[in-house]
Amino acid sequence: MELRETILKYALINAIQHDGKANPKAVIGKILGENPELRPKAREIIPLVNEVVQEVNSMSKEEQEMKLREIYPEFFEEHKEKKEEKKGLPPLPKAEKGKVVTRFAPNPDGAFHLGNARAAILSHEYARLYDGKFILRFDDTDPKVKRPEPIFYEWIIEDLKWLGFQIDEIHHASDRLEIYYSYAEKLLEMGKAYVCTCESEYFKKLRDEGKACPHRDLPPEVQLREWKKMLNGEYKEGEAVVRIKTDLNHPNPAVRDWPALRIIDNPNHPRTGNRYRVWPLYNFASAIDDHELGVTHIFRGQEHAENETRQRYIYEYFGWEYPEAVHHGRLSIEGVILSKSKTRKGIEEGKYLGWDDPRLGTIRALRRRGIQPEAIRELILEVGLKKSDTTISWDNLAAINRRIIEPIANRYFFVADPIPMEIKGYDEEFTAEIPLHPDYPERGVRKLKFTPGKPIYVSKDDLELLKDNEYIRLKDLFNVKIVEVSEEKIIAEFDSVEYEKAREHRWRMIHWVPEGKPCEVLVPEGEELIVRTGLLEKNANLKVDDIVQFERFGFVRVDKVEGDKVIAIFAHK
RNA sequence: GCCCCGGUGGUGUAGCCCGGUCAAACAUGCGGGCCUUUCGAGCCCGCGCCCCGGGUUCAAAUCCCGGCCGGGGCACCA
Repeated sequence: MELRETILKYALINAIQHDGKANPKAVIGKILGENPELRPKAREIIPLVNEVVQEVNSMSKEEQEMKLREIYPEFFEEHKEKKEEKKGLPPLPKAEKGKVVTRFAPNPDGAFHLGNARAAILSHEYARLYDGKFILRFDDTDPKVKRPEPIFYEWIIEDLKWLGFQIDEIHHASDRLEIYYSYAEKLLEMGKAYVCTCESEYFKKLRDEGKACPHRDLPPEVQLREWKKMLNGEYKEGEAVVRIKTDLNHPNPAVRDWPALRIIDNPNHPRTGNRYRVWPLYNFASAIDDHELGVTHIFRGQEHAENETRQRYIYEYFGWEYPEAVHHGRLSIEGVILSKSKTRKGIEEGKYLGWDDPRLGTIRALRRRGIQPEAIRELILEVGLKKSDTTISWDNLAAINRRIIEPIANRYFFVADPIPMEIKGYDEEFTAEIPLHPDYPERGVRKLKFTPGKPIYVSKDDLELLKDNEYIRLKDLFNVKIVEVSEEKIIAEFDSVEYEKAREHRWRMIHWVPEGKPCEVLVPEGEELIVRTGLLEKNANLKVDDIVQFERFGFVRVDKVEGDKVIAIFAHK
């Protein structure tokens, strides 16, 4: 094809795609993009393109199309095949099938929440993707400031299993103190670590000036002797610490000679009691464990990025290879508190009902609301491993969850804040038969019976639809005309049975209940937990854990059944 | 203050490494329509984004520099 004709082809395509006007820049881009061999000649091509584009733009759309059909009819044929791809995680660097080992290392000092779920789900997902191994390791080495509690060990395992995890190994850092001790000793012997007995303020001052503390360069024999004194109790809490030698001039003072082990006098650790008084800090324990357990890939929050720099010193000293680390941004969900300390405080103050309070973002809270594990997993995978922080919206989670529960959730009428409605002019009994699920008639029907002379109940939420002389359809029953409205009572008059009539007139449709059983729905709204009380259709046979849709109200999960009374938690519209 | 990371529609993500097919995709949201005994689901149409300023280049969301904004670290916490 002649150069000029090639240009003409792209110009015509571009013009046709953009309402008859081609853009010379876009045309050049296309030409050079699809024909790399022309790139060196870019300078010569440009004036020619401008010329051709001008020519094309002066043609009518019909002329353009005709011309393109003449020189390049293929354009009108293809057109369908779109690109599919996406979905699913990107490949992991340095990952080999069957050899990937990942870990999730929480501190069991609080309940597992959506924010933690990012690292956990990514770790697990990649382990499965590469037929590798997923390790759960409890980083419970702080018996003091972030004290682990027995219940959280159980809950974390329970929550992970609920999310569908296959946990291949479980370890507890608190079982491994001897291991940390032995590596600490090795480093001391190697002259790569030292026992520092400086006042912490004094040490910081030296560190910020890039100066060594007096203990740094003492010989290994002295260091080991000091180390024994740490172990046997001659040093008390706060008096001595083991530091890893790094670079005193490291640009980031936070990296300089970081602390690896410290003393806790009366740890009273939930697992080991007072058996140990020297405890590793996070960076030390984590560095040793990741190597010892054969971890190949680490997923963790950005707040740990600097820790990689610190930990690499140990890997270098021992000649180990550092795992591939992926640092993702922080994950939050709009309007929901995830912080463990704030949650704990709220619980202590009695503001929250517990770690599974529906207002919270813990996995247990989400589960109570009827959020499905698969929805959480999908959401996390969609967010992926970006480094930027993400604030996901409830709408997003709700949309995914709705798609999952919509087919399983049977329908019922729940009338919040019921108002009696007297209906005149219909003197027979009328039983409405309503499918449990409109798309699955085979599931059967619910039967709601209207009895003349007895009121039915409608929701105060629908009050604005109920105006004098307006018509309304009681869903699956009949059409009525509103005669009188107050907050206490509504009087209506029977109009007609036919659904078609309501549809023709575009009358609004509301749900109702002839007689009901008590029902409460807990609706979390930000920091508030609103209790909606009302009536649920009498024969609704709901069990705890059922996820149903209260028509025109929203999806809920049944949390409790007390005799006749049903207590549900609102998930989303 | 010092040291790391980030910045694409209202929200989340793809594209950035390796400049052109990006006149920017997908989901959610919002607006409208169709369908439907739900304000639900489904289908269709529409709205809406490359943080700012320079530079390199024929060509920048993409590379470089500067700024602004946001997050994180600077614990004997994890």
